Amino acid sequence: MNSRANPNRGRRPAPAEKSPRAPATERILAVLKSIPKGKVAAYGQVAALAGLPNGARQVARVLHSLSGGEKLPWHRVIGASGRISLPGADGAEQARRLAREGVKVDTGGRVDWDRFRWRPHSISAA
DNA sequence: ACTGTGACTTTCA
DNA sequence: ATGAAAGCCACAG
Repeated sequence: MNSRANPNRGRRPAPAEKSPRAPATERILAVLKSIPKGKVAAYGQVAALAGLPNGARQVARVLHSLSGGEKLPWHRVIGASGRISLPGADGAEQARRLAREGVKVDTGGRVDWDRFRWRPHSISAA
């Protein structure tokens, strides 16, 4: 019963619904939500936990796209240098939110990793 | 399919 | 310390 021209040849059954977000993006968001309050994580760290060992930029891009979804603790993500990477007024707001959670942000947006770095069990940090 | 984007990260000077 | 350049990867148009 198989006709010679099989339309579904090799093609995976496309998802019934269009993806609201790409899979990698979903993982990034999942990790983002997993960041405990009062802690901060680097883009590269979040990316690594999301399955993208070098996807720091993807995290940044996703976050930028989400800009407005205040449901997510986007303000808990900072640069690897322990510095807030978000320029402009949004960066000031990020520092404000962190301070409200107990994270001391130095003038210029520096954060003490040793005190506020998020350490998930999956990654034994030094 | 190709190109551009991006709140990064690391390294070299 | 400061700055520039390259490397990086996934998504959107």
